[in-house]
Amino acid sequence: MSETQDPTRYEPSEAEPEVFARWEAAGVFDSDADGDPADSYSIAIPPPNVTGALHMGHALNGSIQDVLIRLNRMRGRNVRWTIGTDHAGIATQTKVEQQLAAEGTSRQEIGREAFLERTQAWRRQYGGTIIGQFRRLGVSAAYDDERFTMDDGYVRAVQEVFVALFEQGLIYKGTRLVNWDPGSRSAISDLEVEDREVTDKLYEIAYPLSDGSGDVVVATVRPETMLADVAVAVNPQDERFAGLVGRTVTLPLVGRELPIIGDDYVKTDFGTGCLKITPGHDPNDFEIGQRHGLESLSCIDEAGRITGGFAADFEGLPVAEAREAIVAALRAEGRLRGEEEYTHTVPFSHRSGERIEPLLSLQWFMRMEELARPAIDAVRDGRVRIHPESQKRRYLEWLEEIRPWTLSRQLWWGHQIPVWYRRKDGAVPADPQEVLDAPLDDVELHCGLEAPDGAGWVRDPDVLDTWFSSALWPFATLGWPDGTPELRTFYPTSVLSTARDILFLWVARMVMMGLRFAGDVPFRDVYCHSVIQAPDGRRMSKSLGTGIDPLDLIDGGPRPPVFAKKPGQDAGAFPAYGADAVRFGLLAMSSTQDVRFSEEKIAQGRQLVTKLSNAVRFAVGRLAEAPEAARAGAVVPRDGLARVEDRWIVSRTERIARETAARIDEFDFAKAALGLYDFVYGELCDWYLELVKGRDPATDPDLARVLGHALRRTLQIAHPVIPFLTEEAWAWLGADADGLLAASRLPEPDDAALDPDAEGAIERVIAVITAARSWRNAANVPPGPVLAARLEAEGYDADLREHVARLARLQLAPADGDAGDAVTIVVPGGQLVLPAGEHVDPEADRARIAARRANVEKQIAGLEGRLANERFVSRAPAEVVAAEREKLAGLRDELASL
RNA sequence: GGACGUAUAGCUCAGUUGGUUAGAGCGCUCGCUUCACACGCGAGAGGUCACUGGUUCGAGUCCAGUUACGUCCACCA
Repeated sequence: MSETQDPTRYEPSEAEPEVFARWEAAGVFDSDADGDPADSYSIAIPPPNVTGALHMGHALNGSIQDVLIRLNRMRGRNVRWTIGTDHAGIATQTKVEQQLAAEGTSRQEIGREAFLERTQAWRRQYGGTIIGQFRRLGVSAAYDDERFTMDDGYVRAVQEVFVALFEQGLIYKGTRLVNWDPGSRSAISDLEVEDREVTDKLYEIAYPLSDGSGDVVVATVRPETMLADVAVAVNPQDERFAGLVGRTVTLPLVGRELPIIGDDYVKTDFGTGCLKITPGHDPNDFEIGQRHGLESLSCIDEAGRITGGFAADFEGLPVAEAREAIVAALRAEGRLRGEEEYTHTVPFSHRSGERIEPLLSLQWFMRMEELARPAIDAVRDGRVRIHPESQKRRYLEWLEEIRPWTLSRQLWWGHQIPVWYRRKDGAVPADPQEVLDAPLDDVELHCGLEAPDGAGWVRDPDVLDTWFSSALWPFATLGWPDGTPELRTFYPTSVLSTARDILFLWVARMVMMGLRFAGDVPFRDVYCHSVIQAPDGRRMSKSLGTGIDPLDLIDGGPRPPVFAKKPGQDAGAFPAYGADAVRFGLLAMSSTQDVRFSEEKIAQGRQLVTKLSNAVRFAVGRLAEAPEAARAGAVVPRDGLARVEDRWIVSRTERIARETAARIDEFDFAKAALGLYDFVYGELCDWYLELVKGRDPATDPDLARVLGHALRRTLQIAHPVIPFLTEEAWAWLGADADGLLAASRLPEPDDAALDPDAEGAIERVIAVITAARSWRNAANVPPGPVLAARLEAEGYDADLREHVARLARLQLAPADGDAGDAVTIVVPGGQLVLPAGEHVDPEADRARIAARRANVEKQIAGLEGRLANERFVSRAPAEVVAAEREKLAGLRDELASL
């Protein structure tokens, strides 16, 4: 039971880092930048945030990509896997600001330049964490050529793209209602917003008609925005309010006259049927305002405080306090007509978690339709293939209804927008902010790679949405806009693997930018992998106590609370499963569906690793006894191996190699991993190694050749999934005379290795041995004693009989026609007969026979019934009917022998 | 409010274009100092395939509906 203290066991935690160092020292991960593009296979890793630590999603995606990369490297492709990190504007800036706050200062205090230096320093110190973690996982990427989305070259690529899009008229500045995140004090894009359910109060407020003839009652959950109301709207179809349109109301607390307008947007069956219109703080109202030519007022500023000077009592109050104060004031004036609990969805910032405040502001936007069209076509016509199909549909639907992208972010850490402003009147204010604050009409604007000549130019302080630079990742990392050898050789990349949550945020934008600027799609295949949930089905998250650190699985560490048997109980610690086991487990769990994390699958991976290492140890022992010539000799299956089990394992190995590669090519990683497990356990170890234990390597040259061949081939095909153990075992086998396994070349498929006859023969042997063992168990006969028996069946030559005798522990005598008292067991081709003896009691076997007979009779009855059915015989395909007839005949034979 | 997905053994999941005795791993039971491996070896038990109806000679598989759960998209105050 002990997890340690076994000197013979392979210990991944000790071996793996050493193996990784071997790969790096040998330059296995290097690629040839001048290779033929037709031979290249490349992947650009989704760059993790510099602030990040490896989480389950990274570990899964890293494993997936590494499987693809390693398989194709061993196929002889010129492989490049670009790795690096993303500068992650908001996340990184937040970290550094927290650090500054802890020191009692702030970014405003130290200024932009110092802040950026500080952030770069932070990145140098902490930014490499996740890359190191990828190495521990075994990720075989181009570490010598690591990229960062704010490298000098990358900055140039971003600026170049921005300037081009600006000049093409796709990037523009405008005042729009944006998703203002009070947490990061920046606008964010629609895609960074998440809806959450919230219970608010729905208030009904009476706005008096200006002529004193009554009230119009509006319903709102945001009474504080009434200060910026510009109209009241009703549905023109609504009879209750016929005649109101065109009249005016007086805005309570403020006194402004508001027109009553008619707009179909207003639902007659919701609220009061009257809607207050606040274009400055509500996206719907903004659109209605546009339709009716209404002006947009703002009563909330970027800090989330009341502004605008509409009502002095509330000026400067934070939104939440203002709401209460305004409700109180309305109540005092008798204008509050109702309030009720109301549950609805409200936008929150994905990053800061704060409630989005829709605000009018001057931002940079990008028109998307013109870029979206080619990106739609590329997927429609299959230049980019998205797996699975369901994600392709989502991709297309999103692009077809694409909306403008809010590009600017009010941050300092990021790609600063390459735009400069200067006052048209030539004035050069002492404070550059005055230039920025001036109305757009009063300034001239320069967009370019360099600051313009002349005095008075002030650069736009905003930076670009991080996803703008990420969208260039596949080609900017290869040196674009320069026509580098890397770009020629490795673009387009082969595959992009990602979780589907960034299909729009990132994948679609890469396709658009790649087509526009790099002249081709950025990748041929997009694989959307599953999201791994906590064992209880919730999201994996640190704060929920459901997150698992992959490193804790690899080298041992605490289990998160969600693993506790009872709430509050200590969940104990993970054993050090090793990177191979974690990779295997994650791949085995993976799917295109969301899946729950299962520690058992990781344990299964560990078992495979241990099993395979023991199998190799066994083989090494056998090989050591073999003559030198046999050990060195490569197997050539077609030269006719004498032993059927040799031909069988050579054939089976060839098949599993093909199947595994095909499954990986189809992105079916779970089947690939589990198929390897089944092969190693169910064929290689359970049968081949057992079958050859009766042979003497010293006098049997085929044994060493085939054993060595089978294990080397197995190590090769398993290598993409469990690279560490396979590499280590490759060395045990002495195979590293030819170099490292990771750099070895997979043989081409070889039909001469396939041997259906041998496969059939060993199948029969397995069936007989299994039947004999099963009988022993059922009859309570101990496994040790060798029993006398006769194998009265077709299709078993001397070799096969020898295998049966040894592994089923039988003394096989020739069939002698003796029909004396005996136990008979049905096997393929006939029966196994055990004459009555010390352990064999035919009398006691009667019950088993009777049960079997009943079962067979039942099946026969069923089949007879079916075959007697005229409609079945006439309508079912001939081969199905024939198969049923054959089965019936077989069962009748069996019944007769019982 | 729309769209999509998932319900199969105690648990996590497979199940090809419908073909009749529904599989795996883990867990469970029984047996085993079998000379690579107890993270082992051998043998078992365990499922009316969520529910209802339909198509078909035949349905876990196809169709319709119901229920439960999940994900994404969406501007009802």
